[in-house]
Amino acid sequence: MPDESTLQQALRRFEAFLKAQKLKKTPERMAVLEAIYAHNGHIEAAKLHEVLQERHPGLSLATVYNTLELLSRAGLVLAHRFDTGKTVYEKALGRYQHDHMLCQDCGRIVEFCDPALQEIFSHIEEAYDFEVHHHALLIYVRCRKSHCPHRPSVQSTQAS
Amino acid sequence: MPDESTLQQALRRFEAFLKAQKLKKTPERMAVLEAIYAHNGHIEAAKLHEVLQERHPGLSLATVYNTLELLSRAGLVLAHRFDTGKTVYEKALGRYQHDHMLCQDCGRIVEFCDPALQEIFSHIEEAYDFEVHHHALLIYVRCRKSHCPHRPSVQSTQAS
DNA sequence: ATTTCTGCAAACACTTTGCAAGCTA
DNA sequence: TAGCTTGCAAAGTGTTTGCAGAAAT
Repeated sequence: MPDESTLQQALRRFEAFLKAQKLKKTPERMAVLEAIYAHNGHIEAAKLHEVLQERHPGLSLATVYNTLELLSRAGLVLAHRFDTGKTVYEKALGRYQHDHMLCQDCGRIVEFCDPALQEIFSHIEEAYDFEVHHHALLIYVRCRKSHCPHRPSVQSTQAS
Repeated sequence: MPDESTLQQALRRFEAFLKAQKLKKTPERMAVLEAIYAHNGHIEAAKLHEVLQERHPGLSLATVYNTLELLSRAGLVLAHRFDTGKTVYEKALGRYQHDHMLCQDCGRIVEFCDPALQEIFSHIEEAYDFEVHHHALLIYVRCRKSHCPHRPSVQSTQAS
């Protein structure tokens, strides 16, 4: 599944969502969706806003937030609020289901996936008669043992 | 293990931590520690500050935050930042290891424990050669199937 | 034509910070 | 005594909100 079609799929879904909610399809909203889907990994609202200025100068930060909220409700974007106070977003389609490890030594965020989690969810659904909607698992780790791929020092707010 | 000794243990550990870090043992810091350990469940900084006014009038919010940071570093307090923007804290000692389910329908936060998580951590430590320090697992659920103990409607910021 | 959106800027809520006075070691 | 801490209040941060003009249906 190439990245191209993932965006198409997201666009279609978003349009359907807007129509179903009697909301309007605006260039700004579509631009935000495209911008997130063009970005791999996490991105925060301010950065997204900055990136959007290139092709859509004037698009406001308020609209970015507004749209992220809609996209989140539409299930097209995931929001994470690690420990920084900032919320980061990422596309929800075209990504394998994953969670995050936060390296306490170098600040690096590493994704991982463990199928055992699904079993935990199944277990919970039965034990509590709840319906598991989504989740967020953060594992705080230390890489000092050896080879954290992004050693201490630098670690800027990653360029593009 | 009665609750009483848990506080004692925490106090000892905190004193040791302060000494080790060449920090000072102050009445304010001890008061904050006691206040958290006297509270069961989550509590936010403002509420903790409010509670502390009873026995320690004048103790400032800044000191509460300052101390929570120290306690967190000392491993005596856990901080969670669910989705509300507010950070909530809870004592780390004298509690079984647990995670949280957040009911999307009624806002209730339910604790649970699943030993399978430990296996995931072991797996990760081996696979990545990381040292797992701590974690936070949030599962967003819906209770509409039936008996969420705290139905919709009310749901105030729980009294004491 | 109606209703929703947008951009702007002010408002917000929580947390952090700077500084002088006070307390710990 | 020397240096960390405290309380206060002001400053920050990221996010939300109110409103008038602009755009979508």
